[in-house]
Formats: sequence, C-alpha cells, structure tokens
Amino acid sequence: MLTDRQALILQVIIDEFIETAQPIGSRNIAKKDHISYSPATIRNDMADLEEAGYLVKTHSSSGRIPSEKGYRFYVDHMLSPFSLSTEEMQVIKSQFNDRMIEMEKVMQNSAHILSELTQYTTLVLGPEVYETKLKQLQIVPINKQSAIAILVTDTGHVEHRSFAVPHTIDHSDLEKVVNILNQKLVGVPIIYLDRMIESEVLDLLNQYTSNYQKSYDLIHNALFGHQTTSLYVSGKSNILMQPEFNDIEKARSLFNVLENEEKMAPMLKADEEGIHISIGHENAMEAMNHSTLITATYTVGNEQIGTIALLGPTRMEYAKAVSLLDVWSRHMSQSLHKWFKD
Amino acid sequence: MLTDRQALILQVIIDEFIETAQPIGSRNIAKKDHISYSPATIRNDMADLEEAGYLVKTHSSSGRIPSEKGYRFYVDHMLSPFSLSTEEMQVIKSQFNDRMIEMEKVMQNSAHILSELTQYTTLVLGPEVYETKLKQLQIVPINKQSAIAILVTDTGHVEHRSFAVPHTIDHSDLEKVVNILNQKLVGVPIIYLDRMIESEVLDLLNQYTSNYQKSYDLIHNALFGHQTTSLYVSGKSNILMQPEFNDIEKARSLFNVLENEEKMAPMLKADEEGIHISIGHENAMEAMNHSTLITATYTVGNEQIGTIALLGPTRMEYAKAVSLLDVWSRHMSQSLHKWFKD
DNA sequence: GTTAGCACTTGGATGTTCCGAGTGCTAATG
DNA sequence: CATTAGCACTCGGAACATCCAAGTGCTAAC
Repeated sequence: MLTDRQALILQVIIDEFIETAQPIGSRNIAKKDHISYSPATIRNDMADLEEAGYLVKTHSSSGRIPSEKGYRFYVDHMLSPFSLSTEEMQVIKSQFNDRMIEMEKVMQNSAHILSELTQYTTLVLGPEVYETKLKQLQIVPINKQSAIAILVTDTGHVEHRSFAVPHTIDHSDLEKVVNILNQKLVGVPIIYLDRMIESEVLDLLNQYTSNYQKSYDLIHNALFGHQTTSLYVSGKSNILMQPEFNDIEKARSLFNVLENEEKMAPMLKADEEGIHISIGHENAMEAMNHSTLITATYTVGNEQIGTIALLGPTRMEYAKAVSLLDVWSRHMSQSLHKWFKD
Repeated sequence: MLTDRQALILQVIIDEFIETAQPIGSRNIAKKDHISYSPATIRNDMADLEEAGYLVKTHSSSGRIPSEKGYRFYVDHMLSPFSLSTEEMQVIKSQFNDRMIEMEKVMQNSAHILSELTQYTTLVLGPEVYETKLKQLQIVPINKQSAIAILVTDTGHVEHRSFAVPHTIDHSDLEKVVNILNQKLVGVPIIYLDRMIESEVLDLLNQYTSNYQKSYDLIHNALFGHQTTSLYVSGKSNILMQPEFNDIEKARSLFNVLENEEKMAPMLKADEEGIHISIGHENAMEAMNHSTLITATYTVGNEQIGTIALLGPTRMEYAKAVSLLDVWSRHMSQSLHKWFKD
C-alpha cells in the first residue's frame, strides 16, 4: 500500500504532468509550497512508486510520468471535486434555458459546447429507443413518382425518408395504408412496430386496398430501413492540439476510428448509469490506447439511456472533465425529462 | 511563350511531382523514355521556366517543383482527359441506381464516396432554395407543452423543429393556423414565404383565432429560425495523409476552416456553372493557401445550383479529380432531375 | 527516517564533417 | 546555333562528436 507521502507525491506528479505534459523531477516537486521534503526523500518515494507501477520514466535519467495504473489510482482515490467557474456554469445553464428544444439539436449542441469548454473531443450517443412510441405517421406525396414518409415519436424525434412510388400504385392506396397504420400503430413502442404490423395490420390492409402488399412494402422499407443509433461528434480537430498527437500517426489512427460510427457506438454503450472512465489500454480499441474516454449517462423519461463522452489524451484534466460531464448530464436529463414527459 | 520542349518538360515535372512530392532534377527527367534531351538542355529550359515563374527551387541547388503559376498553366493547357477505371465508373453508376432517394442522403453519400475514391476531402453544398416550393406544412403535438413543426418542400427536403407551446395557447389554435397556412402557402417558393405571410395570411388568421398572434409567432420562429444552407463534408482526415501536412500547424489551420460552415459555404458558392479550380493563393482564405479547391456545379430541376468540391494539396491529381467531379456532377444532376421534377 | 553529497546517465541542442544530388556556366560539338 | 559534355560550386541531410541541464541512485552523515 502507499504511504501518505507517496500518495501525495503521486498526486503532485499527476497534477503537474496533466498541466505541462513534461516528466517531473524530484527537485521540482520539492519546490512546491505544500511539500516539505527534500529531493532525496522524494526520489526514494518515486523509486518505490515506480517499482509499484504507478510511475514510469521515459529514459533512465529522466523525471517520472504517470503510468496508466497511476492514472487509475488517481481517478479512483484522488479526484478532488472540481468547482466549475461561474462562466462555465453560466454557459451550461443558458444552454438548457432555451425555449426551443429538440432532441437532435440538444445532442448536437451538447457535443459542440462541451468540446469548446474542454478542448477535448465530445461524443454524444442518442438513447436506445426501447420506450419511444409512435406519435404520428405521415406520407407526403412529392410528385407522381416519389413521396416522403415521416415518422414522429413521442420524444419529438423525426425520421423521414423519401421513396419511389411505382406507377402501379396510386396515391390513394398509400393514403389508405397510412390511415390504417396510424389508427393501429400510434402509441406503439417503435421497437414493436414491426411485429405489431405483422400481427394486427396486415389483414386489415388486405380488406381495404387491393394493392396493399406493395404499398405496405414501400412504407415498411421507407421507415424501417433506417439505422437509428445517432452519434454526434464534435471537436475532432481538438485532437491535433494535444502535444501527444504531434506524432501524426497516432492522430491518423484515432481519426480513423472516430470517423467510423460503427466502431465508436459500441464503446459508448453504457452498461450502467453514471460516470465511467477508460484509461489507455483499458480501451479495447488499439487506436485509443493513448487516450482516455470518460462517459456519462443521461436519461430521457424513465428508462432510455444515452451517453455523453469526452475523449482526450490519457493526460487529461480528469477532475474538470468529470465535473463537467456530471453537471451536464444531469441538466440534460432534467431538461429532456421536463419536455418530453408531461 | 513556352516552346514545345519547355511545355513538355513542365508537364513531366508536374506529373512527376504530383506522384512523388519530391523536387525533380534534370537527370531524372532525361531518363524518361519519351525524353530525348540531355540533362544540360533540360537544365537550360528549367532555368527559363523558373525565370518565367512556372517552377521554383526549394533551395539553390535543389531540383525544381511547380509554382502555383505552373499548376495554373498545367490545368489550363495540359489537362489530358483522364479515363476513370471501370471499377470507378461502376461505383458511380451503382450510387445513382438506388431506388430510394432523398436529397440529403444523395449529398451525404456523394461526399462520402468521392472522398473514398479520391483520398481528398469532399464538400457538397446543397442548392440555394430559390425555386423550391412549399409542399406541406404540418404540426404534430407531442404533449401539452411541446409540438413539432414539419415543413416539406417539392424537392423532398424536410425541415423540422420542435417548439414549446405556452399554456395560453390551445392545440386547436395551432391547428387552425396550420390549416390556414397550408391553404394559402402551398406552392409558394420558400424564399417568399415570409413576405407572403405578411401580405396575405395575417388578416385571415385574425378572423379565425383569437390567439392567432402568439400561435403565428411560434410557428414562424419554428420554421424560419433555420439556416438553410446545407454543407456536407467527408474525408477530413484524408488531409492528414498528405505529406504536405506533416507540418501539423498547416493541418490545424485547415481543419479550423473546414469545421466552420460559415467560412466554407461562401467559397463553394458558384457564380457560374461548370468546373472551377482555385490553386493555392487563388483561394481567399489564408489557411487554404497550400491547397487546391476544385468545384463542380450540379443542378436540381431548372435553376437550382449546388456545388460539389474536392479539397487537396496544390499537388493534386488534377486530371483524375476533374474527371471524377465532372462525371459525378452530371450523374447527380440527372438523377435529381429525374426524381424531383416529374 | 531523512537528507546532503556526489558520481553517473541521458536526451537535446549545437557544431563539424561529409556526401549525394542538384545547379549554372563555359567551351566544345554536329 | 541549338545542343551537349564537363566541371566547379551549392546546399540539405545524415552521421558523428561535444557539451550541458536535469535528472537519477547510492552512500554516508545527521
């Protein structure tokens, strides 16, 4: 176990390294006001800390830098509550005071503002649509050959998709189908739409319209061909600002992952509520082995859980990042709750 | 004026430099099969080309690289028609065969595929909405306090925005307003909506609903608070792959511009149809002084002009880029035309 | 247990040398 | 008289040496 002094030294080193990105030597630690030990004493403790795996050297006579284990200890045991500046709180509050609101916009905006506030890359993953229910279905004919299907959910989410209408199908057929679908399906959770249609609607359709099969196919394709996870990323270029990515290769591989929604989304899926931190090699993806990902969950209504995350170098301002995510996710949950569930 | 031989040498140097990114020396040119002059002769011509401003040296005893003027001459007089590979044509055609179509998706997809095909950054700017007309307006109430306004245009574009509904306003009021708006406004070009409302609709509204002013304000805000230019960017990280951006500062400043829609959109606005090339300092923006931007216009229906563009280093594969943009923009225009204008 | 002292290590900055690839110029050449 | 061979010259980059600051580990003293 670590002695108090060792823990203190570890903390100073990490705090300092987070700020400067330079290896820290014993002399510099000794100079700190709240440190009253000699460099030699500190050197001994540093040697112990290194042996225990919390610190590493970049070369045999360099100062120490934190290892991933060091960061892990730091976030688990030393994260002092960080108080956000009044300006920062101001920005956050003003975000959620806005009269107009829409889930997509909230997520997009959150990503944007948080990346400005932190200088890290921000990712926002929309909630899984377990509970979201169909509010309304609409078909708007555009011309003889095409129409747009619009689906609105009770969370205010709008999906739309245009599709080609073959000559054999009349717009009145489509209309009938839509009417029937609306009658039967409004209020049904999105994820059950599919099987609900199979069991309840198909027969009915058959009675009303001769061309029902084709019309139905069309609408079905238009609405369910979608992939519905939504990922918003902002501040990617902040990555380039970090000195650890002066090695352009690291930046490249990280960018490649970030641009790939399929790869990123699973990393953000939360298995439990709250804040979670993945440091360096704790991230499954190799390109992220020099990065830290901090995720926080937010909720929409009762059960729907989305994730908001910050991605930065392992040398991250953990305290600030965690506080910001914490505050933000609370505000976001609250705000979304207020609007979408009476 | 350039002699034939000088033009040939210029072409060889540019072709070679585009491929290797290395300065070209006289000996290497002389080694080419189709070159039958001695290095000394070539050196003389190179000295002339340098004096005339088509080539520059990186230092006094280096080989030559093309200047921006050199590239300009190259694209104006030497661009040999580049035939795309059958695979490339395949990809392009398959893109526009797809049954489902939607303008947003087409643009998004185009950006994506072109950046894959070229390894440059692709930008697609949606058309100005001069002619687009309102097809349908819709309000979907979500709960007591909020509703979503959906606007569909005759090009299949869907805008939506949710807004808060104050207690003083009834949903039936909103409904009335929407009905009136639809009656009066369907078929009106989007850009005239605003003044059409002023002149034709306000009085009418007054008669029907007592609360009209507030309802109207709400809807107005919801629909016209939007900014409607749409810019899709794909393959930003391709920038990092180019050796000219090994200098991370250049990459940073370019990224900053690219992430700023307000700055990029004007650069893409086309004053005339066709393909346009801006090399290095021909670009107004300083961050783009080491890049070339090639833009091509596409049309939707009769008059609406959008832009599709490739951004790369000045050392760009001009022939390929131009051919691709040319082919793509034609296909895109054709495809959009077919779908949205009977 | 803590600290002062000291020999030792290392990366990085600076300077020197050397070489290859290139140039410009001059004189010879067909 | 346009082309070419020859040659002296230039420059950047790689390789190597030197030096210094910042740091370490260890030992002996406090």
